[in-house]
Amino acid sequence: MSRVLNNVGPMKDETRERVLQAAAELGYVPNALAQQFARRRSGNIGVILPFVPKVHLFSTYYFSEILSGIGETAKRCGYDLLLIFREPDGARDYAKLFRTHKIDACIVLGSENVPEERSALAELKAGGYPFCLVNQRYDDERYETVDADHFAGSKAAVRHLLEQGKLRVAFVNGPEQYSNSADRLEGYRAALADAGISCEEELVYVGNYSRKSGQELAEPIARRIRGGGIDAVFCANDRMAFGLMQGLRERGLEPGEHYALVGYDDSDGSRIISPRLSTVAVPFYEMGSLAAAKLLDAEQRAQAEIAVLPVSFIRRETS
Amino acid sequence: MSRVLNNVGPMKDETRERVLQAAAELGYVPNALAQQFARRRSGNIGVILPFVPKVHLFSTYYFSEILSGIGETAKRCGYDLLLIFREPDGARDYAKLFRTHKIDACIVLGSENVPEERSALAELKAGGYPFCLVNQRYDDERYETVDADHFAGSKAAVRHLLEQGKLRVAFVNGPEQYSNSADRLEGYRAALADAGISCEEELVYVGNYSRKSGQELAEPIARRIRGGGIDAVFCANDRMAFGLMQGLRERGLEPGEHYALVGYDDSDGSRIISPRLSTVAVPFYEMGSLAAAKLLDAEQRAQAEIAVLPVSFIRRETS
DNA sequence: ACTTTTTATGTACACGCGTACATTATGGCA
DNA sequence: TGCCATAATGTACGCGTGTACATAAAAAGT
Repeated sequence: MSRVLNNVGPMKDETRERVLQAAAELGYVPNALAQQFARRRSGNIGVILPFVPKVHLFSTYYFSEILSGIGETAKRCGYDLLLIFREPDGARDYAKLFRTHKIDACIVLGSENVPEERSALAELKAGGYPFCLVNQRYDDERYETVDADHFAGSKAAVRHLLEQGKLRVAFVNGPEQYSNSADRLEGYRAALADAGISCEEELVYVGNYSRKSGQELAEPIARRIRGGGIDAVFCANDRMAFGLMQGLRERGLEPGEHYALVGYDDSDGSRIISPRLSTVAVPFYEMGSLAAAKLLDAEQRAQAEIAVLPVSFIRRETS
Repeated sequence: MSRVLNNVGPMKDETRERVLQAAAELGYVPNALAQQFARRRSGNIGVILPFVPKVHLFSTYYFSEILSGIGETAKRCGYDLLLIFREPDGARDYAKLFRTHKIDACIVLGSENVPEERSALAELKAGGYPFCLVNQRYDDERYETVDADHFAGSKAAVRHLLEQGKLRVAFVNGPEQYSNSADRLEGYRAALADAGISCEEELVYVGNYSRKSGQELAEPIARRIRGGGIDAVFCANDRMAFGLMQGLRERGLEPGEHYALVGYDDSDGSRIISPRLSTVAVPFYEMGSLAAAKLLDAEQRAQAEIAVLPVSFIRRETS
């Protein structure tokens, strides 16, 4: 029985047929629990998500896309998805998931460079457990990672603004515990450097990727726009751009008119807002899909540790 | 060992301590696979999602919220979340998930009234497997369900429009295979009836809950607005409202000025768009949480089969 | 002190599959 | 026909828990 289903060892076609037919008649389905136990593999791939009850700290768009990508590949490889919400109180015993054999591999979303997280990941690596980070790098540790080229994306966005004659480009970045924040800052600086413009630190603002944090920066930025110190803003994600746009609008400043604006993520909102937001498209679906493939797909596993997928600037109406 | 951890049977405190300490020293962690096998329970609750690769047929907001709600309650009850993407080719053998013991209970999201789905759910019920629908009712079958009061929500939205003096209210509904579409249509009709206005069938349009479908209705609706046949539109979700708003804007018609507009879902977008969209807030998080509680929580299980949660109209700038 | 009840611990087996190994059929070849 | 190699099938055991039952220790009652 086990042999026919798993096609192990030689056997007569006729025997296989007979067994299969008998199984069908009896309505036999293998007990996944027993299989997992006997194989000592759960067949589950864990996806670790930030715990955000009723609060959209991260773009839901972001996670839906990545999850879909992971799900598609996992299904193709015969794995199921086990969703794991990170504990709110900072307990991040990812390794325990492996020690209890709940998962065979895991993908960490929304990883951030803080001590608890670093030690949790180090423990995974030390245990030899297969895992993959998405959209976060730790430069001092070589973890399996799928990232996007946020340096190039930011550089392209800022270069575009400069090409529009906007030479006073402000930058609203996200928190530094995310490597992609640092990447974007570098991209911003590189674009300025290429244009022979010195990067002024007072033009770099920091939010927390939430809409609210963008809105809260409207006051100081509005002042600078009016004073001629800023003629364009590049936001590290769309949500902050939305908040900023709203805050500036309340102060009588319109994007595309009084200032140029570029966001990041190509989220749903960037298309429905008006004027439509220029932004940078990130292949979240593909990133999720690749992360899963790296863990599950034998062919992919030989690839380089850190995959960096290309992004693309999308010009719309705010720039 | 098993007894101390599961606290079964009487035992001396000192013995418990000794065992626990020994376990700690040896770094023992129970093998979840063996536990599941021995208990013949997976400890997983399945969440069935529509398969939407790279296409946002449903609002991602909707699913993120529900998932978070389910996750919170599942964790509280000691269950894990197994994500199951519905097969694209119409194969919906939900019962197999139970027969293989992959899941102990399941929550069906995005269920739709089509034959394959009906038979899949009937099989679940026949097998006595615990499951819960969210946001979809089948009136001829009494399935465990968590729904929202879309009748009341729609009625409130339309009544609001009527109170604004908008007496020619068009309705852009979703596909009829969703019970909440029917609910909203009834709410729309009831509001009109209460105001003594007859419901004209040509004012009822049908989209598919996508932004595109809303946009595609802009042409006929624009004509009627110009002709005075429509002075307000109620859309069955925000996404269609966004599309419609965009389509009408391209035709020179502004919400809040040439026509009033109300959406549904209170999605993120409704707050970032301008003018900000009047809409109906649905407690998605609570719905997910309740659905999980109904399946997992012993106390909740005695509740009525169909829970209907309240919604609330939110007036913003488009009405 | 002895029995009876209660409490605590020891022990063995079942759960349902995968798989290594033993056994038996089959076919090729001299 | 006999012999060996190979293909096919039969068989038994292990995986690591939970748990029913047996046994031993402690407590309570006479």
